[in-house]
Amino acid sequence: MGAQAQRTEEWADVTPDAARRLLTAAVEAFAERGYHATTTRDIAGRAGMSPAALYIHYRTKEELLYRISGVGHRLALGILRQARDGAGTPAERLADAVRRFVRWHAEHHTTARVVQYELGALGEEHYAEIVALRRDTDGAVRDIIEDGVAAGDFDVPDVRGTTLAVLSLCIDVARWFNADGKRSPGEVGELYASLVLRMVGCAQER
Amino acid sequence: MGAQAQRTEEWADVTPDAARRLLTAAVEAFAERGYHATTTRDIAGRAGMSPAALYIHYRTKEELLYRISGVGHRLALGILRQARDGAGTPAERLADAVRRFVRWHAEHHTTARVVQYELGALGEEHYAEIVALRRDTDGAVRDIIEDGVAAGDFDVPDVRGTTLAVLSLCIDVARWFNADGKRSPGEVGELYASLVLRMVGCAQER
DNA sequence: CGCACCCCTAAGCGCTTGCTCAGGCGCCGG
DNA sequence: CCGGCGCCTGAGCAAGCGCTTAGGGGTGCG
Repeated sequence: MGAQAQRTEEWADVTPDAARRLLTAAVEAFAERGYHATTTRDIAGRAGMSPAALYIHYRTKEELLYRISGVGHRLALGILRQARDGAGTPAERLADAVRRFVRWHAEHHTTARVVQYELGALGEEHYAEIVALRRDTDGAVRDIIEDGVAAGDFDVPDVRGTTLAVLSLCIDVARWFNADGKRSPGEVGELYASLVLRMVGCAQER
Repeated sequence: MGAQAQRTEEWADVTPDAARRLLTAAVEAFAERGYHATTTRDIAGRAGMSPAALYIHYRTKEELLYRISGVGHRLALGILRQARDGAGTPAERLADAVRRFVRWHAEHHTTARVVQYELGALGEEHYAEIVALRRDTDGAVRDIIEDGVAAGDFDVPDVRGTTLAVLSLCIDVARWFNADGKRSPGEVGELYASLVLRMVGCAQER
């Protein structure tokens, strides 16, 4: 599946078509140059429209970022919650969470880069809303680790610190991952799952 | 030591005084808002000067970023090389490297944030120069891990991938670290050193 | 004392930015 | 065939951007 097909799938429920094209154009541009270095003319140009067309579908440039950030954060949170609430031992659920979370960050590294590294450009209220989602994200991972500690499967002296480190490790994949590189998203996910299991001192390490 | 004293110490060899004040003002502003969202008027204002004063000491706004990036990267590289070339077992040297690298990223998280997350705003030539420094940084960490594998102290199936993950983990400290938080830079360094030792499957894990 | 030098400012230039607005094209039901 | 409406464009506005220029004041050397 090419990047183009991936992107239209990812934002399939955004209508009308022009609004979606603008949104995916914004994701591309924000990921490449950063929010502040991207002009509304650039976004409109990538979507094949005039600059004014943007404002028929979105009130401001910041709203574009907010929409992208919201969808991305809810998606990421969904992945982690699904893994947390799944079946299996804590180790299996943690590995599953990391595998899928990392895989998403690698596969959709354009979107993920915007989601994870451009939230500082959000307006105050929007920022607060997104930060709340991020707290939930942290909570989901912490839940799994606490389960493992309670079951005696993990050896984690500092649960909060380790949770932070695990999430930080996974998120940063969006920064360095290169689609042209040697590693596939699946491979990175696998490697990271094993690394994280080691970080939590998992006894029966796979 | 306050943030102010820290900053003047960090850039002690920048002269004249006005040039240093502008540089530290730029570090603050870039770290807070990002390079592209920072105006030359803001930088000059923080340094207590008029906008024009900036151009007596630096040719462009980008040169400020380049200078900051260069100093920061050379400093970070120095920390890792010193640890690599030090005495002790590979495990001790790796722990030392992580401890000090992370501690620097936490203590100087303002500078580190600019160094690690704003390099995309550099001009083409300057960018290439900085990327070379980053390759060396990667090499220093890889050297230590390879030593540990060769000595049979580490169990690392994927050396390049693990090196990348270790560096990524440490670098990302600059993004989330908060000086007002509960954790001190030293504590984070200690925690991360132990996590990294686990990641490389170190046998006599402290 | 005079003058050259360094460091600085006030003013502003040319350009780009986010965003607006009046109007036009095409598809729709009647 | 017509009229309304959803979607889009060309032109452009006010504000802010990076950066330049002409000139002033303090300091130290001859």
